[in-house]
Amino acid sequence: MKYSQATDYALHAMLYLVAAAPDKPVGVQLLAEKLGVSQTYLSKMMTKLVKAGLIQSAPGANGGYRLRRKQEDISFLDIIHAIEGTASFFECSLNHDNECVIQKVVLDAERQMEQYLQNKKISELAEHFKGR
Amino acid sequence: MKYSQATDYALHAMLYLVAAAPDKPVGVQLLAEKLGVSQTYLSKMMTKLVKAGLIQSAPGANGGYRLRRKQEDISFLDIIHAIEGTASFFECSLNHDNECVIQKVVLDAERQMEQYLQNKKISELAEHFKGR
DNA sequence: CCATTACAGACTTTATGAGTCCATAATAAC
DNA sequence: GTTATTATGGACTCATAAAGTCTGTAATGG
Ligand code: SF4
Ligand code: SF4
Repeated sequence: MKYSQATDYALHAMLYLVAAAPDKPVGVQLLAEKLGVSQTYLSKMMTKLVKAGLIQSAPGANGGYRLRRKQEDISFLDIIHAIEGTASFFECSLNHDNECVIQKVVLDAERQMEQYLQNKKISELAEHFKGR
Repeated sequence: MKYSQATDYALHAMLYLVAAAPDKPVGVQLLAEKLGVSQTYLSKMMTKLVKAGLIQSAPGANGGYRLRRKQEDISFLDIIHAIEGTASFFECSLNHDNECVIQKVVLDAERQMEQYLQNKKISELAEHFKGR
């Protein structure tokens, strides 16, 4: 039970975009170098973030990525869902059609966590990457 | 990001033990049949539960498993930890020795979830398996 | 002694994450 | 228009862990 490394990269990339100048798009080349990961691999995650509507992409010279929404409107949960998908942590193997109480407990627990992550906006950590 | 199927089996097995008569141990053979999984595989999870101190095992004729603690002292988190281990969901790939704020956010979120699971005792679901 | 049960380790199979490679498309600069 | 620069897409390989099997050993009650 672990978040994929892709999520790690995506979170860091997003925080880097927050710290970057809002008008100048930043390309995957620079990001990959900062995070220590290959361009082509990171590119896949960036594309997922684009499809999730969190960032905006522009091809061509001086292209790259920039935030689409305001910092305070992007939560950790948004990013995690964009990469990991929105499937739940648990599904009963033997599906009795009754109310699955075990599943319900785990899902409620998950909801606790997601609520926390949804309230945590990346704007709170805007300063983090300023010096790195 | 999903709990392993082993956790699913363990949770169901524990709930079955709660519903069973407290004096008669129940063997892995019966449990495996109820859950629709092979005996040898389920056996591994049961052993983990024993090592975690949640249940007690007895070999030989009329042997099997029974709860070690009281129902209200066994939480969902106990069972999950016994199977999945206690490692956290997230670890930063680039380990700056500073305070890892990203990691801190995810870990705090995880703590929200674990708190919920710790307060959820299996005694609350004691009736669930009575008729199955 | 014997049947019955749990325990342990080696092993195979399967699924998924992690990562590479290369071809294509779109855009800006010249 | 041509070219350099960027993102996007799919097919592919590789590594790792989950899922499950097989077989043997140990302990206990009858
Ligand atoms: S949670 Fe209960 S109802 Fe759902 S599959 Fe498990 S035993 Fe059946
Ligand atoms: S969370 Fe911050 S300090 Fe920790 S590894 Fe990521 S960038 Fe570095």
